[in-house]
Amino acid sequence: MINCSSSEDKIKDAAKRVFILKGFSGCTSREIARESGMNVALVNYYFRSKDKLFQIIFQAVLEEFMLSMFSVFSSDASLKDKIKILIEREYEFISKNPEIPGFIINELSRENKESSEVVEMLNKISASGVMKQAEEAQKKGEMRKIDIIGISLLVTSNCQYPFMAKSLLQKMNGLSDKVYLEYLETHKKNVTEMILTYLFPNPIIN
Amino acid sequence: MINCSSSEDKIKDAAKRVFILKGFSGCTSREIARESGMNVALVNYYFRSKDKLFQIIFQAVLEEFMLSMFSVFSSDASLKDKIKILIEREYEFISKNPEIPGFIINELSRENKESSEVVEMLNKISASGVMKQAEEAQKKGEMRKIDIIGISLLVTSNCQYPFMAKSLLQKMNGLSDKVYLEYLETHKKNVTEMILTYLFPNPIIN
DNA sequence: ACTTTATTTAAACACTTGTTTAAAACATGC
DNA sequence: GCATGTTTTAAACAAGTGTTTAAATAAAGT
Repeated sequence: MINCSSSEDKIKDAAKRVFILKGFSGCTSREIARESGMNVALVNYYFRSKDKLFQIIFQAVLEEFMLSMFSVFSSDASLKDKIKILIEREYEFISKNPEIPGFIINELSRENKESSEVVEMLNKISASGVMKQAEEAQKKGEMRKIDIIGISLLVTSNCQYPFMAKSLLQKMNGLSDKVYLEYLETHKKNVTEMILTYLFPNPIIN
Repeated sequence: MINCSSSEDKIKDAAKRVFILKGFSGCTSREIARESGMNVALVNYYFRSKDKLFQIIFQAVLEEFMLSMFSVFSSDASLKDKIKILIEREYEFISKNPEIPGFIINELSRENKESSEVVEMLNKISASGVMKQAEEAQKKGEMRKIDIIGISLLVTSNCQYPFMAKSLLQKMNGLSDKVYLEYLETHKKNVTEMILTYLFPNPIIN
């Protein structure tokens, strides 16, 4: 497998891998250089500092993460379908990138980092009209009274946590990687049914 | 406020605070020394190394965390009540120690750390008889078919994640600390109802 | 060809890291 | 008093940190 991308991209790719896996303070510039096949000076030649490089990676990962999560809101599906798809998307994305949620949450709380991506996301969500859609569904008595924050909190909690706590749960129950990930697939079915029947009870409870 | 505990305890207390807040690789021995009012050499005088000190802290925090979570299992309450109390306990503990779940999960996956506490916990849980209690409840058609791992995964996901993702959620929605924590209290009610009506549906679905 | 610019390298820089040393201060028992 | 063992300190150590330097190489422009 030949890597024929530019030196800058090689460093960026390696940095993404290493930062996500070990966090900013858990790795060194030299480790990133080694991982990318370059040397230390090149890292700073292209990115000026470990810190600047990290900011670039972090913003990119954050955007990828948020977009994957919430792009479903701007479709024209029904609210119930949107939530069903959202759970599906979440599980799919995190299955491929299991360390990203923890990475973002950790680094975001490391110091009070200003991140334009995060605030922009809220705007995109409210611009998608999903909040009005929720209000209408509630007025019609189709959905339980709960705001969009609560809904996404329910979804992300039940989708992200099982992957984040993999190490803990695995050790507690003595499960192999394979078995644990299989288990999470059946857990997904439980989560989906639980959330949907809670949000859209029949008959409505409110 | 006078701190009249021994030097060893002062260091241990400071180490606990600093490690939980910043993680093993996010802090230095000198920071722990400063935080405890001692100097660097004393840290190693009492604990031989940063690593040994960390192991001591980590095991203690882990035990505190697991015990608080699962001691409820060995009571003689009904299964439904146990789960209700478990959620209550979780929220209470994490409200007081919001960084502990993330700390444990992060450090446990930093490298494949062997931790006797974690495996011992499983034994305690199965010794409590809660698993048989669950089986019986399922046979009687009182509870949905789901194993104890799935149940605790549901509970911990919905209790721990909202605190772990505080930084992210706060920034996304522009909420102050006070408002966010208030929000989590109403979220707790949702979570409790959601989990209980899912696990104990009426009529039973299985 | 030559000049200029961009890329890459090895080496060094100043500083921080975990850890150790050796001496000082303190306590306790006689 | 002195001797003994414990606790505390400042200073040092080697190794590792992020970063810079200055020279070497490659690329591009004319």
